[in-house]
Amino acid sequence: MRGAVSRLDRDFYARSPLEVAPELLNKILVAPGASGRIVEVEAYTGADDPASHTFRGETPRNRTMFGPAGLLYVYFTYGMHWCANAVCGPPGDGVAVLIRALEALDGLDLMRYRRIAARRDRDLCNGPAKLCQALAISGDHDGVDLTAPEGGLWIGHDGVEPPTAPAVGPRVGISRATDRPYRWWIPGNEYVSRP
DNA sequence: ACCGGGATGTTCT
DNA sequence: GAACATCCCGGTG
Repeated sequence: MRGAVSRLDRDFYARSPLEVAPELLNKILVAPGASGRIVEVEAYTGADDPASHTFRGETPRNRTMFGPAGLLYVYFTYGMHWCANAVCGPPGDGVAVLIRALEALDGLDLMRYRRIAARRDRDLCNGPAKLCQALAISGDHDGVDLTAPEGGLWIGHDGVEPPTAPAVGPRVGISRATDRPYRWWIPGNEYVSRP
């Protein structure tokens, strides 16, 4: 058992994603029946970021990213995968942090059932689409308020601080702005999507 | 371990 | 038509 986990408030998210992203490391993503510790994230900075979904302005798909900080932006990609982001900054900026990997904490049996392709437990949540499958996050959750007191999907902290010296590097799986060091992960962690 | 290709459908040019 | 913030499987070494 662990100590109490308290929910992050809107002020936490309402900053630049470049600040929020490394601070999300070691926080806990909680869903009904399953949770995991965040070990890898990426920032997407909006109008100045050609890799950001919001680079060319608002569309029906990216509408949530222009909403208040603390919303969950969930998008569908490659015809079969969902990925989840925490919206950051002031409304209208269109900035967010992609959650790329978790260390599974609770609900391991449920995650194994949902992630039948995972041969080892370390494969349950070591990718942005894998963790959504493990936690049953889909388009139904786009726009969910992570800070809502009664919400079933939220991010909390249990007293474990973010690493003082997180690993930093270029983002994964993009073809533009590939040089920006907007990916952060926990050094040496075995649950990251790529070492 | 590493690499290559297929899956699968929405979004935007 | 092409691209896509991905994943899985089967090949080879």
